[in-house]
Amino acid sequence: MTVKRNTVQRQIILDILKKFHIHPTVDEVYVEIQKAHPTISKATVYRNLRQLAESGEIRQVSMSDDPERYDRRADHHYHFKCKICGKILDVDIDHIKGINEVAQQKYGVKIDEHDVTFKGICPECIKNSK
Amino acid sequence: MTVKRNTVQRQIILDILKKFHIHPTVDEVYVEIQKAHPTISKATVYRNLRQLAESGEIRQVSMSDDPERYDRRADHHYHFKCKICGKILDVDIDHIKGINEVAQQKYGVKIDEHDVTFKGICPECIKNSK
DNA sequence: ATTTGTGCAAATGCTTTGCACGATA
DNA sequence: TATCGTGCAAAGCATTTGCACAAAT
Repeated sequence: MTVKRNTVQRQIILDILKKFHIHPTVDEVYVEIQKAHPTISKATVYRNLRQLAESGEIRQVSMSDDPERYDRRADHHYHFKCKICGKILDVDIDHIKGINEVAQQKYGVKIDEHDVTFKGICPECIKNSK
Repeated sequence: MTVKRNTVQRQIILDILKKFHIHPTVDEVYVEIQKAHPTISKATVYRNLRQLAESGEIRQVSMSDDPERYDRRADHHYHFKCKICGKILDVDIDHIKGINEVAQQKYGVKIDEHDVTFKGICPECIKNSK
């Protein structure tokens, strides 16, 4: 992947992802794309989503025991995962300051970033359980 | 899995895991077990590690794009993942206080816990790159 | 004209599962 | 003796890859 070419497929995939309000799996993006563009293959969806994430246009959000998911937002933010339905929500709260430096000093590692993942139950699942 | 039975295999698997200073994958545990107990199958290692994690005796630590790993520690703590070698280290710093409540209030979710994952370069990889 | 990206199908890697048998309570 | 756990091999999923062709520079 020396030079990036602008293919119609990449633009379509990016457009579809931008329409998602949730953080879809590759398959969810693929299914949505199929509706309007049935010739685009799943391998192409995989390849382009990964490449868009590598170039920083979007983000990959992977949670344990889950297929990879993508986030149309490019900025760094925290996430919440519902233990019941598996849904992932954005958590926009202030980033914790100074914590990278604390860990860096204590362990002699070089830290570039930290992620925070909250786990619990989402509003809908709370409602459904009542 | 109505009642848990104490099998020799489960005890052996737990003993081996306790000897690891890193956070091994299932396969790493399996390979180590093979040396002394070549009849224990990988499926049994999978089943028992999962069950031990469910019962709270150990912890599963999964990182994106990585096979599942297990942690002999049962207490909740943060982790660091090296971007180069993939190794996972424990990060024992004070847990961030109040952050669960902030997110809970803002999003109407019920939060049980949060995980923090640092990403960067470990001491050995820093050394090797020089 | 080159060279990269695509579509397809096959391959890969990790994890789970069905089943008959052995082990545990 | 009634179940549960094990070992084995096969199945299941998510993801990647090889290849010939199409598309982009």
